[in-house]
Amino acid sequence: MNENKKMFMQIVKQLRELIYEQQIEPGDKLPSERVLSEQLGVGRSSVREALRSLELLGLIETRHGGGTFLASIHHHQLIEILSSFILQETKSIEDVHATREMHEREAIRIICRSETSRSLPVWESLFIKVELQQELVREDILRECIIASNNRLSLKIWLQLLAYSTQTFKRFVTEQEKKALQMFIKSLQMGYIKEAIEAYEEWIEIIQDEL
Amino acid sequence: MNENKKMFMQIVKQLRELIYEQQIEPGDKLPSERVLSEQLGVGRSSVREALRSLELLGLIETRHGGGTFLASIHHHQLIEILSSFILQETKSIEDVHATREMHEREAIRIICRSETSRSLPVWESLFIKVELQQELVREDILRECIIASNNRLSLKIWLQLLAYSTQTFKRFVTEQEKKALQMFIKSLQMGYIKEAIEAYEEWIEIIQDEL
DNA sequence: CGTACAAAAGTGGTCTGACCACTTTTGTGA
DNA sequence: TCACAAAAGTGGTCAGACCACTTTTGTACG
Repeated sequence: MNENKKMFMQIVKQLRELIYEQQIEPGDKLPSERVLSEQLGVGRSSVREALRSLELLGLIETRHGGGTFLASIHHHQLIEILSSFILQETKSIEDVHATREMHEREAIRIICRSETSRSLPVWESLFIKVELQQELVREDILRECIIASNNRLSLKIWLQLLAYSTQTFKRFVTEQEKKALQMFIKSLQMGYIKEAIEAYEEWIEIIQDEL
Repeated sequence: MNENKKMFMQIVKQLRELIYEQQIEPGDKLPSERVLSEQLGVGRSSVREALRSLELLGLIETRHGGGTFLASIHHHQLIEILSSFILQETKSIEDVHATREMHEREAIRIICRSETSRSLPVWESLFIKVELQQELVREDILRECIIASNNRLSLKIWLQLLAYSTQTFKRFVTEQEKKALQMFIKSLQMGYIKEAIEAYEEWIEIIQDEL
């Protein structure tokens, strides 16, 4: 219909306006594809191309036979798509490890700086688990760190990187690891950044050696 | 023909694999829609839905009558879409900034620790540019840092995050900024991690204030 | 009157074929 | 050899047809 721009981009724009005008809230249902196609004066396939784009972005959600809905949790789905494309290219395992540890260290720093994050009850329970030398996975502890750092984007990226890392498996905590881990958690709770980072690095080195 | 997942998602995945297998580089041409549709055993409209999605993401570029091409990393249209769609999800934007700066700081640390990275000629030339107070973009300097840190995955992620951040624009270096920047580069070259990080943080704070 | 269940309507999912507009390649004639 | 028109290739859009699934509706039975 209109010139200058791509049709499906125009439709995306019009959908946005429609959502605004009709005050469609997250979780609400959008008009059906056929209705939209008639309403906007374009073919159904064009409407679908726009809708599929928004779906890939995670902005809408479709249910076969049910309808199309404005998604409740926006935006972060995108990172997964992008990062899977990125990882496809770079594939360097070293890079994945380095980047992952970067996110872990940063999370540690942020926790140390935040009174509320430091005093989360999860640290106590982790400490006790280590004390009892229960079965533990490195990822369980680090996931808690990333979550506590309160950066959902970083968490998403980290989870992606995790998927590319070597297989995880539960193991019992050794004496040596226990020492490093407790040092790590204690430093975390006290907010000693330097010590926490050092203990973290010592810990993952121990784990590395065991593999 | 398909599994429990969405068809167009499957096609996106298959396209990714195809790009990897055939070693299609950014700028290269993809097979035509009709060829893809036959090759993947699906209808052309399904292929188009997947392609349109990737186009909205900025991962591919289409020229009417010309063909479909793997895009070099640009992504400008994505920012508009997201920023207009995602209503004040401030926390997300904060996350993007925080994550981006995390990658920047980590790059600085890595450079400081590496004799070869520290002594790269690029630092000298950057220093001189600052000295002459030439037009500079924050991103130009930081990009060099990430590149020098020699983690291609981190670079890719950083570039993506960059696309989300506020618009970049060239500006002349102010007196105050010049001081912080030179301190930053000098520390980098000397390998003083603490000082480099501090100068970096001071620098971006100055820039932030100016906006 | 109410409930259960089957029919109908609504909706997304996919494919085919057609036509248009534009670009690239090919072929032909000067 | 070159210029230019024809042909082929390619993306852009639409209409219609099924299919699979969900929601609504209507009806018959208890």
